[in-house]
Amino acid sequence: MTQERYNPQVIEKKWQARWQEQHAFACSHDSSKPKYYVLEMFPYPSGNIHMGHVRNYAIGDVVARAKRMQGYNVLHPMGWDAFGLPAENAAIKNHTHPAKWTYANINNMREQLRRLGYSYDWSREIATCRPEYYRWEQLFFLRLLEKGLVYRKKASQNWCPSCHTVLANEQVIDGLCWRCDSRVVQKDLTQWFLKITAYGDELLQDLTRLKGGWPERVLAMQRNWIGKSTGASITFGLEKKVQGVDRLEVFTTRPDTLFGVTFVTLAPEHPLVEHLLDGYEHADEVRAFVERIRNMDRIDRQSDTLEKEGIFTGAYAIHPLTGERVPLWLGNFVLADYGTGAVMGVPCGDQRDFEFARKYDLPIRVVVEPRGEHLDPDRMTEAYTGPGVMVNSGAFDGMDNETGKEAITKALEQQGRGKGTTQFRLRDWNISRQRYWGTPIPVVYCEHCGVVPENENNLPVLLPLDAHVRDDGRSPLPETENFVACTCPRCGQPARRETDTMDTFVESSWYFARYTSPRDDVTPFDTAALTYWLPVDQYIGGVEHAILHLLYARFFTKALRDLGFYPPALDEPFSNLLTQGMVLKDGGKMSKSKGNIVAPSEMIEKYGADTVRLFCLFAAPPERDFDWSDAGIEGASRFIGRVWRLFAEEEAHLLPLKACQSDAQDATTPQARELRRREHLTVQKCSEDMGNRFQFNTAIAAVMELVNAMYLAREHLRGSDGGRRIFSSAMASVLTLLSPVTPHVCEELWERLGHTTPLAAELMPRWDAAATAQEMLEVALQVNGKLRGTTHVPAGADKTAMEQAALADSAVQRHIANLTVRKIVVVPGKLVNIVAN
RNA sequence: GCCCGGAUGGUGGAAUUGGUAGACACAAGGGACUUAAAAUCCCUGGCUCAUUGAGUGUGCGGGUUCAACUCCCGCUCCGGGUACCA
Repeated sequence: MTQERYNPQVIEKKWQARWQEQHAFACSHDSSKPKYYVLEMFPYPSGNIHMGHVRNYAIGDVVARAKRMQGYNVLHPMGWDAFGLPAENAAIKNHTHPAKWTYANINNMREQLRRLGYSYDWSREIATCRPEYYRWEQLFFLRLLEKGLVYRKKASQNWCPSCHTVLANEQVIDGLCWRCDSRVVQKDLTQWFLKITAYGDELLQDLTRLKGGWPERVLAMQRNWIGKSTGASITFGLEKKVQGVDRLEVFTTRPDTLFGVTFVTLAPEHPLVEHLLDGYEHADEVRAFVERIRNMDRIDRQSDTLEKEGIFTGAYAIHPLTGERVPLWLGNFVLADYGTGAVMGVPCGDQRDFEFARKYDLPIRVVVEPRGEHLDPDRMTEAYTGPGVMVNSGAFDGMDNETGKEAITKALEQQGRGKGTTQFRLRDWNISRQRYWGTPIPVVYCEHCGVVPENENNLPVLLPLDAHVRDDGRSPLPETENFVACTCPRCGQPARRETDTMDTFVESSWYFARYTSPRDDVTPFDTAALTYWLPVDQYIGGVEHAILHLLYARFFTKALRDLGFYPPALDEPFSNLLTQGMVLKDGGKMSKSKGNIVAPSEMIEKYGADTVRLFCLFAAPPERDFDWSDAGIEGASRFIGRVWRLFAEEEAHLLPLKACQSDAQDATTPQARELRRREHLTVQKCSEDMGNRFQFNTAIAAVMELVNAMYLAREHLRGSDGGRRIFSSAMASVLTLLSPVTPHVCEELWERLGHTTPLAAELMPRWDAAATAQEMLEVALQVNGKLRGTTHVPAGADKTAMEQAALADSAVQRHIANLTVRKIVVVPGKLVNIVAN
């Protein structure tokens, strides 16, 4: 028995070359088959694929291959999220150009992905930094602008001093830049915004439609982030009219407590503040207060340890229902950019207001009491925020406070002093970036015409590749004269181009749609292709994008739908989302500083791509983190070797069967029947686990069991034609079931088995329920719920037969010897529980 | 604080609808092969006591049930999200 050792390097290169030559995984529109679009979040071309990518893409590849084998027409594309700041930083460091660096990285990483054997349709590859791609983004920008979904505004912005650019709210994590962890500061700038808030309600609403398809925690995170509150905006009058203004709006979620208002608090930044101070004797003190709070760091100001501080403005508001005078205060805890920047102070029903009132000796008036209790304002130690009955509220006394919310809102509406309204925590998306390596924003500034959108016919506005990267890290665009100098599309006079580029999250908000017609140079999307392929059936990526990318992409989808680029029925881009866990080392993140990075290339060199893929999928279920272990990958390697040896050692007896091709007549011995049963059971389990449940670890475990059984049965089965058929069929099943996970070695052995068509083109075998049936079933025997033994009964045994088998068992008899049997519970084919006392 | 997860052997993890807890793998121990080792193949294994066997066991405390890792109530710890958002 001569046999060559398993040599993954040779086998894998052979099959990768073949797949590449034959464009093996290219797909096209085919309405005769059900479509399946599986997509993994595309990588930033940082230079090298890391283990997180390997795992993410291994999961996606098994899904893609398994779905193909289930008869679907599968779209499985790959591309590059190629704009972004690291290219600029690398360019400075290595004295190169961001474009050169990026394209070199793409070439390198493409080879690394090929070396892993992923079944991508490479003919659809895209890179977002190519004008053929970003030209459409510029078109979207212009159309969004036309529709009023893009606007320009000056406001205080998150500024990362290290990246020299602004950041959107979603990109500031705990006060730090999401990319470089620098402390973010505030800066007043005029920026371009996408009106994501216009879709706040829909983004929230449609989360319910994603239930089941998306992980609950991602839905919860988005719900939190959108942060919708329902309440009322209420108009207080001003005692003294200032600058022609005689009213003040507040937002509250508790209109039922309106009668408990004993003061009103404004944000120090509130536009009315300066006017209110006019003529007030202590105005300078108040101004000093405002100045002090304004100068505070935003992070410090929002920390929960910040002490509540306020100051009286000397002015009064008029209560909308009682007409009472209510003092106007400023408070350091009132946010200028949420709601109206002003809140009504209700000490009895809001903990902050309670503390504020106690600190500054403001009156407390109880307006909601728990049913059956009486609250004494002087003795309260905290606000009462629970449900209850309304008191001290005029005509509303005695009302349930929930009913009161609506009743008071209605009363305010009738008097024109308020209305029911909602507020969102979500803010508009600042997409301006003071960076070079990004999509140019297609507008110009003209001395005569102002801000003018570029003419659509002039697109793309090309990012100049001859710009010189600056050593100080700032964008070179403003000083790249051949870019900045332009003519006004409206009046034809000389004008200046916008030098900010777009947030790179804009590119990733629509790339999945571009894959459906990636080379179309007439329209961004071919309608037929788009309608056929979208939405993405299965999206796979890291949970770190739960809010960022996934929220932006959902919003962009709705916006492009409303612009007519997407079909009207396409509301959500990703029907199902799988968030894979991280690959850890020694219980923590892999990082350069810890020096614990496991390089995929080294692992592939040592064990081969199949082993690396197998280990990534076997070590843990996909959504869980897993710790990379050297012993673990050894085990994966050993298993492939075990399959290889089993094949090689039995090769002389193997017949070129396909999976599940032996028939019942071949099974002339109990061992043969048992192996055939195992084979069919394994097919059943894998179809479920791999194709539907995405539990690859258990699917692989099932194949391991089959292989173990084959080792034990092989000698016996060698002896007969039937036995050889049973064994060969089982071998074919092993290769077929494993092929989505370890495609190279499976194709190789498949070919050696005598097949001339690739395994990847096979359909998953169907298991035969008859083959999985057993003649004798093992039955658990319990006495009072405790396992006392097992016995065997014929498959069709009825309850009486099972009862009798149980009572006949010696262990059972021993345990019921001195007891009276009260009841016997029988689960057919499973268990008998004898209740006795 | 609020919202989502999670907790099972020495380790990673199984248990799909309430029905034999610990599949599969790693690490460990034993055996076979070998001059020897590696590799490979086979076997053992939750814990405690014991001879067959018994007790006990899925973070903790209760409950429902003939039967609970699974369902219900009350906690603890860990992870993630979010937070003076009115």
